[in-house]
Amino acid sequence: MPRKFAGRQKVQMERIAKQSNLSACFSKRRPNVFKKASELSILCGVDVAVIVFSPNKERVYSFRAPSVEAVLHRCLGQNHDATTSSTSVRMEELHKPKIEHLTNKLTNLLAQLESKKKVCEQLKMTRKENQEKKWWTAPIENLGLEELEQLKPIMSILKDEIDQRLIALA
Amino acid sequence: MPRKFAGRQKVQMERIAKQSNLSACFSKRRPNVFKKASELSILCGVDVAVIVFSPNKERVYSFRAPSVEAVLHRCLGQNHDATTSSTSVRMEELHKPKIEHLTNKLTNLLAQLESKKKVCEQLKMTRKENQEKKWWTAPIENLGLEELEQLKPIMSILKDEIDQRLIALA
DNA sequence: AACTATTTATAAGA
DNA sequence: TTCTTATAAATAGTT
Repeated sequence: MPRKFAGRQKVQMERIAKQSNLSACFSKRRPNVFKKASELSILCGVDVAVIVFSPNKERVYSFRAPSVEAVLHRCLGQNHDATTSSTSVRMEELHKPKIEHLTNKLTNLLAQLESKKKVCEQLKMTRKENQEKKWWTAPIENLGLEELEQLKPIMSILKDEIDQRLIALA
Repeated sequence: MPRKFAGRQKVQMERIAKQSNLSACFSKRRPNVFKKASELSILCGVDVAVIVFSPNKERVYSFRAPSVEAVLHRCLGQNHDATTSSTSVRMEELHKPKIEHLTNKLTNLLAQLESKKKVCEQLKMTRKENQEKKWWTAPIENLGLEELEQLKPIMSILKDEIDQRLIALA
């Protein structure tokens, strides 16, 4: 009997033209990028972070391995290790305030981001209520808000990194 | 004649015990994680960032697609598009100072990081010169410095993200 | 969402 | 490390 179809075809590395095919490809491939990153992290015991924006930029998918929880647990579990010397404590004391300062700065950035998001949302509402709809302005208004949303997971990952350094030194 | 060997074997998802095997696995797999991320970016036209720490944490590999250069070029090339309306300009003016503020904050963080790095290096030198060598303190001293190094590419990626938003609104 | 022929990735071995 | 090869895994096109 004849084969039903040709199976997987080699594909040119260029942006997929057809929107439906593009969406399908993204849905199939994105989890595999995370999976590959996860495998690398587990097999080789390394830290990995992946950030992927959706095609329409409405969403951001982010992945961290090992998870913050795993790192925390690892650090707490190792608290009884007496490998830390008194001389090293001096180094810790030296590091701590500065790293805490960095963490605070980042927290402030996140707070400002939240604040800006609210301002944008308010503006968007007001415009919608008070003026004639102009469809071509909407995307630009959304842009600012969405972009801020997109930055959040990246900042979170960065903040987690710094938090982990604090834990490691504690 | 009998086959020479069995070929690829299924492997348990757990940390590889043998150091040489782990290194080999990392060397083979890391580029493929980047490749998969790159393919996703090209095929689906999405932004992707990947950060991978080396097993010994001495290095950080980071990957961005599309590159900052590509985004810049794209933005400059589209400058002649008249899709931006006067109403949208008002939104831009509104966004710009705040995003610039965020960018400045990040620049300051990077500067502080550089400064802290220098302080650490100086301390490390002084200690080496003035006191008896204690091999077990060395890793702890290095830790602070290396961790700061590791944060740099992550901060760069974050800063690039914000820079791109500035360009997009310009 | 499920299927399947093929391509791609890769664990072992050399 | 680099190359080889058998097999596992991913996936493009179809249903």
